[in-house]
Amino acid sequence: MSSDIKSLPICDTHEAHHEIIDKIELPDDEHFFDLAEFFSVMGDSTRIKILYLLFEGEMCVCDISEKLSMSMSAISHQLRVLKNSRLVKYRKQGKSVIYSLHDDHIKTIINMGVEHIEE
Amino acid sequence: MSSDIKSLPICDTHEAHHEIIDKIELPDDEHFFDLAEFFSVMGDSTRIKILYLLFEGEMCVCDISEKLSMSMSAISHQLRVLKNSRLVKYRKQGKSVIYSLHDDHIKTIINMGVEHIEE
DNA sequence: CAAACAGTTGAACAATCATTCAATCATCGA
DNA sequence: TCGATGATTGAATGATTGTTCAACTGTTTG
Repeated sequence: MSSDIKSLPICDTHEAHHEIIDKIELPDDEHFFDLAEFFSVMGDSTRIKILYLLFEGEMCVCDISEKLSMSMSAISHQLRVLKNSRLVKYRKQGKSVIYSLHDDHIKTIINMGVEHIEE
Repeated sequence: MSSDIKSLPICDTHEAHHEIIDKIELPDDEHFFDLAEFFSVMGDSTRIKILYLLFEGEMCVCDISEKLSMSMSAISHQLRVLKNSRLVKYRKQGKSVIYSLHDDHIKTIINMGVEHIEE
């Protein structure tokens, strides 16, 4: 009887290591998915630039667009991503939509990234 | 004479806002690129899982592969990304390559991400 | 030396994503 | 109400990316 179930390459040896990894309990996949999604949102130059700008205070789409030399459409698309991840919030004022940082500890997270790349 | 130079939509008004955004000085593009790249590396479920495993201690590729039920090739590819961003380091021991966290403050950064998604 | 094993690498493919473009919505002033 | 302006949206496109597959390297053991 041939073993046609060839799923994954499994180490034959490593009995000692098994004693270690079998004890480890990982969170469920949803946890990792959410976490990866959060970091992905910050994994884009344009979005990081927008957050940097909002460090200085609230700003409308038009201002961000002009400061970054990018189309309002592109900025709006990215602001939606940032909004969905609760990194920015907004308020409406006449024709303008004014965005600001949702939370102040976002600056802290980014600064930790800066520390890492500069070390 | 028609203006065929249509580069970007610029706000005609917003004179007041100009006084604000013109004062802001952003770092150069390379800074944002590096920063976004760093967060991108952590923006993947598999890579986050690997880092979680390495929280518990050093581990060889085979162990990670088995614990995450993924091929050694896939893990190896991701370890290379993590290695290039100095998130993990490795040492060779016989046939095995044993990986560990490059730095301990990586755990801190991930925990800040956890805080954000759980709030 | 040869076979087995741990790991790496490059090409290929599917999936995801950022920007552009055009159309649309909402608000204000004339 | 009509035109202008700030902003959003959806489709399309080009680029990037994660995994698979196959071939390969290096090390150990028989």
